Amino acid sequence: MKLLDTLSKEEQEVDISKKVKIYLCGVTVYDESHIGHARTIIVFDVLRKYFESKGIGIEFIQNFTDVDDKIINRANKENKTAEEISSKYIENYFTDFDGLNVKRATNYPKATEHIEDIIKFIEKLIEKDIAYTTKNGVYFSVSKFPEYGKLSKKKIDDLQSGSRIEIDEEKKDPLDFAVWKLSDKEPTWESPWGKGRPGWHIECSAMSIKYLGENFDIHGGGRDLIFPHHENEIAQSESCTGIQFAKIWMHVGMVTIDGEKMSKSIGNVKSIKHVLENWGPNIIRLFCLSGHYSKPIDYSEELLKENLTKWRQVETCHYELIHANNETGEEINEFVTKIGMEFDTALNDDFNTHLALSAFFQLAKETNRLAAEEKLGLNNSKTIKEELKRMLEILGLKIPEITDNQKEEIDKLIIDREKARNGKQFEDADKIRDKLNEMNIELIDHKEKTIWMRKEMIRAEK
RNA sequence: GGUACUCUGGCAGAACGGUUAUGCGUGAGCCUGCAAAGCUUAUACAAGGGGGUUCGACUCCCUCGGGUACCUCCA
Repeated sequence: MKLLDTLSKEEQEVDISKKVKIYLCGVTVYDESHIGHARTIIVFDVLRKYFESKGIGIEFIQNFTDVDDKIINRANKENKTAEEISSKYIENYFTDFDGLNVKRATNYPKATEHIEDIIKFIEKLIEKDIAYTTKNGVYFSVSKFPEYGKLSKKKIDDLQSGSRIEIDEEKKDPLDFAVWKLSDKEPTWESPWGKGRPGWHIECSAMSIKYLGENFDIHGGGRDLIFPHHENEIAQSESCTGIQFAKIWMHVGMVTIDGEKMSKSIGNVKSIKHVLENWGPNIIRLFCLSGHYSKPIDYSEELLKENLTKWRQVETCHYELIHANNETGEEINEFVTKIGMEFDTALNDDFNTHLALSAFFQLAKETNRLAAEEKLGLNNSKTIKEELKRMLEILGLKIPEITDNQKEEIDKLIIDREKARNGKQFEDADKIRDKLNEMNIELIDHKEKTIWMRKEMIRAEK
């Protein structure tokens, strides 16, 4: 698989000869997660599921930033401790992302649980004379890392002249950033430089290296993290270890609303909770994967609705396959193989989920075509089912299960309806159909038989 | 101001130096007791403007312009 690397601006082959090691910058836990977080994390969820479907081992680390001014501010405002705030929103995070059918990462390291590692890291930087102490804390000296700016393609001079960073007389250079902030306000930890807390960027350097080694495969996050966060991570890590940090930098585009980035100040943030309640996980995942990961995607009800239409086709396909019982069907192996290859080829080429989805929908469409023409049989439906299942798993989509009891009840009602229809008691037949509809069961009348499908309940549809 | 990304049909959105996918939408039809779902089929003078390279450009180069993001925290 090739991925476009933000740093080299070239496509780089992912080394799959051994475990693929991925570090994703997660969220700062001071508030509810929103659809923008969802997109980034869903992209990486599909990436890891794709690797795993190929039998490739992965090590997937996603951090929680649980020390940060925003957390502290919120804690003060609500008269709580920072820890109470962060643990509340970590819990909230898992509710949201379990709901989105995101597989749990190998590990979710927290900054507060890695203070030791962070301190050791800073000590190394000081030893190497790359960081220095002031009365406010420990700072990374940007001038000691000549390649500073290589990820975000910024020139140090430009940054200095256009700097909007508040002036701190203690710093040697306005661009220098804190790796340790001295402070008395809780939460604080003891350090060789005094009581305080780590800066933001240092945790990701320390934790990614701890769990994945000094040189690992993929480092990801939202595009907005390129500068300064990832730039600073590179500076810290590479000046500390002396070797290349991440092999590939993969950045996911923003979710916008009416063309604008979501932000608290504009007040256009869509929380996952809210979107999930209205649209469910499948539609959101389809939406998040509908464009190339590196590009922005605009959130709108219309697009969600479009994905709902597509999802209904997949549901239909799924139930047609379940109910397929013709003796023989049309030969389909070649088509399924071709579609499967298109799906994989798309993902292998810079993770083009949009093209992969096209293949996926084509498979559903072809299945529905066969069903419409009564050409879906036991043999070909099995082939399609296997491929569909593979794709559904990679994409993290799930058709809701139905219990055997419910199935029995449905079958019984369908038989009753058939009797009524045969006797031309259409009013009775329609009553039964309405009753099934209320159970979210939709009937599909074929020439020879009537089958049922269970539609996922989508609130926004009503 | 600097840097990055971006500008494709009503909408969404790919690939590719030489036939401009695909999906949604829309029209018509099939199926149906009627529906629904699904299918079939039709539908788009589509590439921000202007130059250039080329036998040929949406795809490469130049230039002008629009948009967004980042330059402070941000997925």
